[in-house]
Amino acid sequence: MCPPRSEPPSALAGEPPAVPAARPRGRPRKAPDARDDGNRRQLIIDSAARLFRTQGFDATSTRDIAAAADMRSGSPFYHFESKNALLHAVVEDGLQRAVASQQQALQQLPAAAPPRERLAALVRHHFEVLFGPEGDFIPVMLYEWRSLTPPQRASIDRVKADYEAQWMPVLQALHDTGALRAEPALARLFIMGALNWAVQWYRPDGRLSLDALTGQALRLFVGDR
Amino acid sequence: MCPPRSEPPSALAGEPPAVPAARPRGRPRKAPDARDDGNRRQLIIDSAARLFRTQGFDATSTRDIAAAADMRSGSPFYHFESKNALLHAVVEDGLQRAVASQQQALQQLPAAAPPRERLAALVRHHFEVLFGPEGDFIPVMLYEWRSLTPPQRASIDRVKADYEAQWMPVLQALHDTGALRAEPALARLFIMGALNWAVQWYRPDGRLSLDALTGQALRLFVGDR
DNA sequence: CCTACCGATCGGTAGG
DNA sequence: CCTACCGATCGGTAGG
Repeated sequence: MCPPRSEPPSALAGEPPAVPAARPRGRPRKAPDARDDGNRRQLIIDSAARLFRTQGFDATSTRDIAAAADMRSGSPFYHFESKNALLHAVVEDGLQRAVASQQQALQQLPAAAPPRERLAALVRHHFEVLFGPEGDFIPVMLYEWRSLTPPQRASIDRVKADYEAQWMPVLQALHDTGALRAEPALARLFIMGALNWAVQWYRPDGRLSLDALTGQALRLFVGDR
Repeated sequence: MCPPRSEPPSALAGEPPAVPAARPRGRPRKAPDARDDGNRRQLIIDSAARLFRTQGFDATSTRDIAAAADMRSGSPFYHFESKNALLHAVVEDGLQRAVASQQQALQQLPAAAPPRERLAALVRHHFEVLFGPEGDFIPVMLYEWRSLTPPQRASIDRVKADYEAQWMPVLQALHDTGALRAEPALARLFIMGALNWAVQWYRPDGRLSLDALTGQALRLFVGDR
């Protein structure tokens, strides 16, 4: 069942499929020849992300996804060449949004913000992505990595590297001051592991707020000041 | 696609199936009526653990498991009533062994061993389980939790609680001395998350030894002394 | 994007 | 524990 296939490198990027002129059939749309294909595609991605997260990739049928997107069973294949390509789109799409919002979170800090405050912003942002409404892609990435082909993994790794690279100068600075007591590269792996693990136990509607969670994580890793 | 089914609580424990007198057929065994059923059962569990880890539960067919255990397709069902019951056995079996070996690791410490040394032993032991030859069950537990029924989860949670409970007095002591700077219960979740995450990136045959890995983790969480 | 369909594979079982 | 098999479901496609 779905052994990872090798694909030519050219199949890497999630290029939008060439879109033939859509002739509306069945129930008419508001605008008869509106190009809402982008919306339909995004709807499939969002539906799939939710289902992949809650049920797993293998346990989600393309029929489930079609139904969640209010389509018939064969229709997702009009937008994606395979179930696997859809998984890739879910992860890469979400990751690209996260890179952008993380950059924004850092830029909103004062230019003179100390490294500890920068790390707080990164941790807080990471939790927001994990537990926000568009955060399904992270558990999907973590849990369904196996189901991605090697070229798909490479493509995602490139975006992930951008995300992680923004952590390194902050961790390096904290290591220089002595607040961070492990080697920065290793510390990043441990810290992001600890944060990602929170999807297993943290419930956003519980007693512990995201702010309190961020504060505890920060104290554990780099102390109070 | 294996939707979680609810089961009567009596189906909880992985009781060994009632074993009818096995009449050997085909190639004769060394001892014609040897009761090696326990070995066969364990062989299935070990084969399944490896396959579940490398391919995932849904992506592993019962035929794959049978082949890995050198049996025909229907034979695993002689030992386990369902593929799901086998998953449960894989996880509970591994976890019970881990609880026992962890207790042993603690007992081998000098009675006067300071809490930092106790934590080092726990972390080191945890890594050994994660990366040892019988450690497949932990990734399986983490990644395939979804595929367990609620009663199966409850059964495993009881064993997992034993494992985790052994960490708490050590973390509490380190918190009392100020070495651990987050609340112990939360610190345990963060720390075990960081350690478990290592299955994603650590390679036992790489440059970093398990000892060095343990040392870096300890420094990150509780400092040098 | 829908309809209708195909070949493959799967978990599980009866009967020995 | 093997043989032979069943019903269900799946990813994907042709043709419109």
